[in-house]
Amino acid sequence: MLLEIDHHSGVPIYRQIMRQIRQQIMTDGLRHEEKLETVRDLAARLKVNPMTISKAYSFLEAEGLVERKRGVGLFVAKVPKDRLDQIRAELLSSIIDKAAITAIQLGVSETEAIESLKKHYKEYDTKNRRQK
Amino acid sequence: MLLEIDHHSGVPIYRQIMRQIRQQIMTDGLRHEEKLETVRDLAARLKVNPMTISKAYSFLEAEGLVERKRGVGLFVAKVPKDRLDQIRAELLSSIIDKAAITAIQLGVSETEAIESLKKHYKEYDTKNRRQK
Amino acid sequence: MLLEIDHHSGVPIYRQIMRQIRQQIMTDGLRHEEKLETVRDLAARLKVNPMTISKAYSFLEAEGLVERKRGVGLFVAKVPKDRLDQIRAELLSSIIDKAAITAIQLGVSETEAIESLKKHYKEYDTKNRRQK
Amino acid sequence: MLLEIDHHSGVPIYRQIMRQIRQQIMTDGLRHEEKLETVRDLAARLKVNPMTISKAYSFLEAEGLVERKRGVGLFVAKVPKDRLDQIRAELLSSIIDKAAITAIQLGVSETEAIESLKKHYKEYDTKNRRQK
DNA sequence: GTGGTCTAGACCACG
DNA sequence: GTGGTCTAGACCACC
Repeated sequence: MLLEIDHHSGVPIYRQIMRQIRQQIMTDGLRHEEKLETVRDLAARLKVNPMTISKAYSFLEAEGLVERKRGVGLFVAKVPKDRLDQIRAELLSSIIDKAAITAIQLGVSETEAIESLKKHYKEYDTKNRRQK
Repeated sequence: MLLEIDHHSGVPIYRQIMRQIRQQIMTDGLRHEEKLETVRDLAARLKVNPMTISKAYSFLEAEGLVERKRGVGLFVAKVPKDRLDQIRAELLSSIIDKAAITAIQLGVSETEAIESLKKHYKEYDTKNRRQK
Repeated sequence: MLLEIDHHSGVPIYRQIMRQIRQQIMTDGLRHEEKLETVRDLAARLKVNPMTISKAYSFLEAEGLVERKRGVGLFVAKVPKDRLDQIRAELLSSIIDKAAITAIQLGVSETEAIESLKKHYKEYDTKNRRQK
Repeated sequence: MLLEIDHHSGVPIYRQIMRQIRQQIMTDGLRHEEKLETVRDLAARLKVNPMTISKAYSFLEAEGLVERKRGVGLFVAKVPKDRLDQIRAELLSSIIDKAAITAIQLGVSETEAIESLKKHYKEYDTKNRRQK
């Protein structure tokens, strides 16, 4: 599982981990029933305090995206497609909301904002194709 | 000067203040050389401790956006328009970039993302008109 | 880390701390990535309030000389050597410039000024050796 | 009398005024028994609070450089040459002291410091001759 | 009147 | 354990 930590971003590490795991579940990078790395292993790999991993896992469990099997480990939960769609919509809305508020407060017009968004989509597209 | 504090957002009050003042300077809501509200007045109005306001002002001063005149008060600094435009562009690009990456990773199409952005713009518009 | 506070100098304590840490970074007394004393430890040692230390650290962080690692502590930031040299040269030039202007305005000859400078160097040298 | 105020230097305005008047007395820009501008006039000219001028004058009086003649105004005092030399030496020593301390703490060698001082002397010399 | 500094003490988030 | 935030209240320098 690919996970990257940015120590200088100001975003709590456990939230960075949560976000990345969540997205990998959304996009089927992590499949239903798949076993997650143990807290210890992941902590060692990311050079991070084990409690931090544990915290991220606990929250994901509370969200219902992950299930503990006692003595065995943590697994990606079976999540109904409805629920996935709902989460996806919430995530999208919240991030777009933030962007819109900032843009509006900066005095950026709707048209400009959309242009900027399209531009970033294209950039990502290009990068992605190159990688493939 | 319009300033709103959200005590439950988790974002430190002094940072909320910094962000809002910065943005008002960006959008010419606050003009060069204009006097800022006094620490005590603003503190009383927002019902927070004067030191919290002072902290926000101090950091803005360190950023070069605000200048002291001793015994008189604080004033918006002269910042070249080029520099302002540069900062504005950076802020917009960074926030749209984040939104775009998240959207793409969630498997959201460009069209959907734009629709969502438009929706948020409309919502803000509606809210704004009601206030007026 | 050697730090000395003069409570009677009129210079704010947090600025005295900032200046001394800045200079130790300049002169490699503090190396890149080195951990700084914790806020509480330094506060206890210097017998000042922890917030005073925290304030100094915060401003140094805003200057980019110091970085936080959450829950771990504060570290000297990676600053390119070029940049350090540049800052050092600016500091030296500005202080010598002030001294030269004052001396000239007082009608002090170049020779006299140099003599005075040498004297102060010697005094400092002597004091320093005694301490060792 | 030429006086320049820098509102952004951090140095208290009344001290800026004191320093400049003191130096003009030292260098005979202001002669013994010469009448100083009234508090009001100077305040109006420098666009500064009259109390600030008054404060500067009071301190200069306390230093013995200036004398009040009741109902008439302020005058440059007759200062014995010894006293002038003493003040001049003190001023020189204090400013060179500051420069030396900073230089030493930056790890600048005595030779380098002297070179820098010479350079600044030459620069000033050149500028000065051009003006004449 | 202005802002700045410092303290003591409480509370919180993060690891 | 780490640092960060906020408060209440005192004191100071400057204009």
